[in-house]
Amino acid sequence: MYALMAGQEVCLLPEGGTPAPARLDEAERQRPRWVWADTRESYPPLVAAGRRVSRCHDITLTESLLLAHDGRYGEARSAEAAHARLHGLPVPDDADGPAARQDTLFEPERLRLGPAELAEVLHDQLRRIEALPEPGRFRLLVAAESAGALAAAEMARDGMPWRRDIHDALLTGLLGPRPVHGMRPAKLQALADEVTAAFGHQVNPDSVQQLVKAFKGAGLAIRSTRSEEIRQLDHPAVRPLLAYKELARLYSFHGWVWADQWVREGRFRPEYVVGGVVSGRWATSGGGALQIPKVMRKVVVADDGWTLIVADAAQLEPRVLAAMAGDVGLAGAAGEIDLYSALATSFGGQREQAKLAMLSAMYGGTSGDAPKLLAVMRQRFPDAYRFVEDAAKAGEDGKIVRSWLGRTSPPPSPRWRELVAGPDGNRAARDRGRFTRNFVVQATAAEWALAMLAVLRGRLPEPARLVFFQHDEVMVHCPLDLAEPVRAAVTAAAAEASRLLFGGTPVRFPMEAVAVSCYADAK
DNA sequence: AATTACGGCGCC
DNA sequence: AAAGGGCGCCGTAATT
Repeated sequence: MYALMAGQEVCLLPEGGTPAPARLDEAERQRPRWVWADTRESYPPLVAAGRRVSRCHDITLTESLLLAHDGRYGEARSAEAAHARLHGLPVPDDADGPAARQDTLFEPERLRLGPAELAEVLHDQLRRIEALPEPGRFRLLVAAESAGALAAAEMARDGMPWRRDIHDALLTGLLGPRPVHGMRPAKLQALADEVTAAFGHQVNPDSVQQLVKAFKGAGLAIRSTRSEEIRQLDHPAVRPLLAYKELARLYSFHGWVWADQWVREGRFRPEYVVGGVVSGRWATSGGGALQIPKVMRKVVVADDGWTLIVADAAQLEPRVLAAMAGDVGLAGAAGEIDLYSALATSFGGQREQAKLAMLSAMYGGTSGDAPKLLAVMRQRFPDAYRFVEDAAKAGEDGKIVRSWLGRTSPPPSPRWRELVAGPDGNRAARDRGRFTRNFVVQATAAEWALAMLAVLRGRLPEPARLVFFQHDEVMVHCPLDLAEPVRAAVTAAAAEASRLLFGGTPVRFPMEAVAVSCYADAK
């Protein structure tokens, strides 16, 4: 049973029938799959009112996946656009595109689809999905993507526990007391002064130009001011400069100003963007939730009487590669908890060598020992090797590639085609090859994680809450006495995701969940 | 004054 | 000769 939400209107949509008006409560009792143009618009008000729904079909996210599968990149993906295309009408720009934001004052009110039109678009999408070569997989992708949108809205509401008092103490300890606006914190200023003293003249450590010039004046030519390069130098400014860089980033990215903006009522509430990365990983539109530095983890503390269940999938990407490629040898190693240790004997007994070989295969690495290790991989794990090589070759040839469930890479840009035809053509081709090589693995890993999240969300006992999701890691906040059931739910969700994507693969996807009161204790 | 591009670095 | 994928966000510098 589908239930439609078009603006304020709610309708029930029986299989093959037409939408009939209904009340929200009445519709929800049928446990329907909710259909709406955009979860980001329709769901937050429900969540704010204390409601949750179990599943949905997000028209916009689905349209985006379908267009991409068709090799159509950059076309408007809103429900209104999908409806317009269906009827050969002029297609409106996406409302959230940067171009559409200009002149909003004079733009006409955004066209909204009514229930009948929304149903039309839904049926069109379902029909297009059935026409795909792997409709079952794509249906799973659409369901997982839509469930992700629900989870993202809920997490934005629930938020990750964030102790401002601990945060403030951490910042004060590292930087000195919070400064008045426009000033550097005391310890940061002291380091900047040390840098200046070391050069014998005023140097702003935030300025790349000034640093390059200052080091040049000291007889040290540098190509960049990256920490790794600065670290190699023999100069009294090096120590305070490196310390400055580290603390300055903490201050500006996750300092007091950031907390004022993003932490309220003891919760950090980031804005996730589902499908924000072409590979299907989530992005964030503010708050930098996916870049929280590890030193900040001690600030994330469960409420009294509650606990944090933290879990991440171990070595997800090589396992996904093993499962996708159907590589028997690699799948054997991926049947172990530590995949890299299991591979070590194949790579001269060194775990690190095995890890580097796998990463090089998935990222297209070629430096250092990579060529040698890749040659070993080609021999020992030919199916996995060929799988990523084929993806790279497709990218170099300007073709699109797809994830396991059918998420599709963007086609090359016209600019890329120009470059490939030009003098640096090989370079451009190889760059894209690395992208498509990585895409097939990263996108499928994202699918596994999304499926796991969707299953876990459905299995959490009340009042446990998902509070964080980062590529291959989840965090649940729950009362202490639910720690075991939640841990079990995580394990079960990982197993179910593996089954949903890969059926009876011998590859294991270990996902161990630990109960901690503080995030910093999770690893 | 406001916007855009770049270097750098945090996370996976 | 060497060449690793994906992001977001800051401050500075360049551009309008």
